[in-house]
Amino acid sequence: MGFMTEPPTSLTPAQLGAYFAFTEVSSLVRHSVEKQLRSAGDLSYVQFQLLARLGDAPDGRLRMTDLADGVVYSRSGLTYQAQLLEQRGLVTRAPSPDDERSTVVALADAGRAVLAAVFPGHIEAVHELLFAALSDRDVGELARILGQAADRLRATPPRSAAPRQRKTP
Amino acid sequence: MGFMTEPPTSLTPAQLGAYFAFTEVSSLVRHSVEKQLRSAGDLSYVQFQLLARLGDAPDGRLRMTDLADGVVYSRSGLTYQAQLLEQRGLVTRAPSPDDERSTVVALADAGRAVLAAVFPGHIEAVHELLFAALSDRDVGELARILGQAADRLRATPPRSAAPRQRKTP
DNA sequence: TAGCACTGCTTTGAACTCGAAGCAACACGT
DNA sequence: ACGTGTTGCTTCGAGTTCAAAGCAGTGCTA
Repeated sequence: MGFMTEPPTSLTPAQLGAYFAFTEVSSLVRHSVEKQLRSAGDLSYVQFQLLARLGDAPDGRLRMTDLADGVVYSRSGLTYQAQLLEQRGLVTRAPSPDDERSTVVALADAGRAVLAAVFPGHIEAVHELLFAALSDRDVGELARILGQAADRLRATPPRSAAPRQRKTP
Repeated sequence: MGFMTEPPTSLTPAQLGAYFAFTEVSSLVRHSVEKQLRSAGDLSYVQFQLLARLGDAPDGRLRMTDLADGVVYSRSGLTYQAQLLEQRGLVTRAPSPDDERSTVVALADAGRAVLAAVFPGHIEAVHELLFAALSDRDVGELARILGQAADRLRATPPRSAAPRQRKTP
């Protein structure tokens, strides 16, 4: 490790290759998974992630904010999706008894059913798209390496960017 | 390797870990990069990718369809973005002399300038977000592994999914 | 060379996302 | 108690994406 750790203005060939492959895989997997979920249970990927989080949570209930983390980057987006899921009866919303401000989202039976119906196909699709080409050892390496990257990303607070510019009409 | 290669209905812990880390990293990187591009040159990630593709192309010109591959999954999305880029003068559109149907998009000088202005920051952001936590060896492994996955994804023709359901009003 | 399928792009309508602004409930300071 | 600031969510407006339908131009076949 050198002393000077200024970020370089170019990437090594290996880094470029990794970056391109990463964006390509990420885009293709996302797109394919989205189609699978849509046809299997009429869910968007975001909706599936929300249901899956609720399914993982103890009691199948979470506050809105906790539910949103990493899935949607705006509160309003979550509100919108929660409304959709509630209208379909997959989820219920109720004000928290502890804190009247916060809304607790709970996985309804119908939601659990949809999740159960969609899950195997989702797993199969991910396996097919991402892991079928990889050896067990490579999967382990991938998990380790991406885990490191994820740790750093979580640790790095997202520096606030300039607000999105409005188009001048 | 066994004979029976039916897709499993569950993932190994390593696969699960890799999948979670992958989606997390992919989502966070995308989001951060998007902000960086927006503030550096008022470009969306898609727009940046389109300009970058044109920059890579010989003569800086590509047919619409060739430009879209992997960036946008609908023709109409590309039409929309091409219009925006053309309005900003970053790109020109003209019917192809060979084939009157197809439109050739060419990188304008202003587009090249914006690309040059944005690129270093983009590289720096990607380095910071994705590679700062990884050793050179890990980057090489990542490139190799994701390259394998990408190859398979490219080889697998996207099986047509059921059309997106309309909501019943 | 006429018919007919196909290709390449655009138009259109609906769905989804975000940021800013707004509103109620909470958590303090005095 | 009573402002004042903060938190949690929703509403609102604008922008982006997709799929389906539409429209020329092209190529194939008889």
